[in-house]
Amino acid sequence: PNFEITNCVVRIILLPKMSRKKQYIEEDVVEKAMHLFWVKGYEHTSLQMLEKQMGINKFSIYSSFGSKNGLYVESLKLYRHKVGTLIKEIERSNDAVLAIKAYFYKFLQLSAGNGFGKGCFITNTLNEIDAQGDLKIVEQVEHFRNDLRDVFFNQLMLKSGKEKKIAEAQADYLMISMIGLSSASKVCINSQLENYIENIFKGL
Amino acid sequence: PNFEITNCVVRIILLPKMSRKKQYIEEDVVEKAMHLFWVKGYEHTSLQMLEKQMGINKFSIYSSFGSKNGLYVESLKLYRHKVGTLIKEIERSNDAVLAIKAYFYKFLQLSAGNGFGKGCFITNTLNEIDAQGDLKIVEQVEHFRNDLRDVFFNQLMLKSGKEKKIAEAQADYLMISMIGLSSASKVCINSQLENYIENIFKGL
DNA sequence: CCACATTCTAACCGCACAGTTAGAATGGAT
DNA sequence: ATCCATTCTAACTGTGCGGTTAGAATGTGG
Repeated sequence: PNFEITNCVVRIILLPKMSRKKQYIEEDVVEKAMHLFWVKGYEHTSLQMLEKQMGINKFSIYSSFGSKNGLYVESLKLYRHKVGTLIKEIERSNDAVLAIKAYFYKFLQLSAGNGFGKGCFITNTLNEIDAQGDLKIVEQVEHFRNDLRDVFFNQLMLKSGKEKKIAEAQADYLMISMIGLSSASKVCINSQLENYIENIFKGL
Repeated sequence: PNFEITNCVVRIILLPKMSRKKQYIEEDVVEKAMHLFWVKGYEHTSLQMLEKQMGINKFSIYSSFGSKNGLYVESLKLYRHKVGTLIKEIERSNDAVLAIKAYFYKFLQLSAGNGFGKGCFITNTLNEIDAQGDLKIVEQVEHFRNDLRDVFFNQLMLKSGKEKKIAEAQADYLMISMIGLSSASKVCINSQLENYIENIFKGL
């Protein structure tokens, strides 16, 4: 005969039957992956490089992050988290323009590497992945850009008391300038970059 | 016995024994390749796509340009030549700042595509190829950047009569802003870009 | 000491890519 | 009409990639 099951609640309890210990900490290896992706970009970072840099092998990468894409998304999240700290500092200041300018300078330190800078990891992603790229990645990039512009906008409104229209335009302008600074930091020397920042803020 | 040949001049005259005609014009197919590289970048443009877009096959590409790299370099040269026309217009104007601003706006038209912009082909290259990339390619990018900054500098000196130090700093600033505009044009809407340009020139 | 869930190792797979090549097609020169 | 240098076609090669998997190593709970 036929069975009919209705309103059946199944409780599956995963018993932690611990066995072999994981020999790495996920946050730890993500950080290493992030630096590699940051410097070399997505395409130019092969799984071989990741294995070497992260100190674990393909299997572990895939069991922890599902795919190269998944690892990249985690790297982006970590980067956003790290930069979030810098952005928070803007909100603690009373002079919006000054605080944002300080943020631009702090970014230069973050980007600095051996020789030329690494740029902003998010902007690098923006430049490498086209708009119809992986959805999760595009999402992270959009989040970052919107967050940044919103912080600029709010601070320009609240702290500097600018008119809404003006604050919106300037926030947009500054957000795009940040993209410019990121790209430039990878090919320009420090004096050029500082000069660039100074000129950005001359009109505000 | 042994022969010894000294001071022997050999003249080899290549007789044009024409046979089958080439069924494409190289300048023509380079233009098509350029547009593909421009939109998709180097890595994301496969030889299959190039064959299709250019209307010729791998063999012809390789016999005309030697390699994918070679074709890319020719594409860069063609782009530089095309943009060179716009840059020349700056030199014909009497108001340096106004002319440069007009160049920024003209660039937006050049970049415009279906939906978001294609950016500047040179800047796209800059963002994709790292500094230790193919030498010929890096060379083309450097040439373009230097040419552009030099034109800005000369015009700011000659036409606007700015002091050398000032003109140098502003030329650098504008060149980097151009990089920013290029990156931004790929992800921002037109009103944002126009607002960006207006703000760039506010401080000058 | 044993059972066994979990992690790690290393070999493997299919695929797309840049680049190559043998041979057919072409068309000017004689 | 024939020759033959040149171009074109299409099938091929080798390589490195992302991703998979069988089986060995490991260590906790009993």
